[in-house]
Amino acid sequence: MPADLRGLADIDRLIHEPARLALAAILSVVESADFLYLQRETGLTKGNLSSHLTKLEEAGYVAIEKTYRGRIPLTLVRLTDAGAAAYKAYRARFKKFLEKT
Amino acid sequence: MPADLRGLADIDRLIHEPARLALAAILSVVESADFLYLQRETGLTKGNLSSHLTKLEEAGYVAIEKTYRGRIPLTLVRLTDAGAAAYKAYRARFKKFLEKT
DNA sequence: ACAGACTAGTTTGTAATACAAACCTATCAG
DNA sequence: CTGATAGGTTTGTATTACAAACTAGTCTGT
Repeated sequence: MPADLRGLADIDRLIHEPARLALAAILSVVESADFLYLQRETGLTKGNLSSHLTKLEEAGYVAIEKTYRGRIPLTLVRLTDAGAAAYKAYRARFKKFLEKT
Repeated sequence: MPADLRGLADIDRLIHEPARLALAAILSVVESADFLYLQRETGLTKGNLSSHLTKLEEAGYVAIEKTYRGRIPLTLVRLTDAGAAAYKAYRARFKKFLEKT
């Protein structure tokens, strides 16, 4: 009966993970961000940030562009349309849960 | 700077897990519930419900009382004060995140 | 009374995580 | 040319969440 609870079961786990939720939240407002900026904002280690980004990329939620700033590598990340939609859906779902319970 | 994002990192994972979040939500409004009721409401299998409840019990978030209804066993679950507080804190934290972003 | 099905759970097995630590590869400073 | 630093990736490990198998007891039909 409580569809709001049942709905929790199939929530998007990729976004539900706190580290990636933080990433999505940042990326949803900045158009594009580089690796180190994301690291500073989230407090993640490079290793974990890398693997979370890879996971988001594999899901098609972010696009990763490897380029250079002068001669040093620069990794730019931006949310794809699919990623933005998933993030929005996640928020809506969770918001509903918080309201209804 | 975004304390709301940084705060996500140390959110209570025990409650964050969707299955257990659903359990907490139910238990926060019913005083006490039996095993099968919880299973129906959450849609979890018995096995998974059992292990999630054990985890919540080990954390001190729920109290589990094994009794009988007639001759057949009946497991009653209720939220402890600590569990209720943790659930409340989780909600507050998440609500803040949703508002701020 | 006893074979089989059902109730109410727990234990076990397994695949997917998330995090940390080690490891690259290149650039820059002394 | 030696060491430190930047910018990441790969590897290792311990924890998980779920599903499937198992247990223990009760009920039903014959």
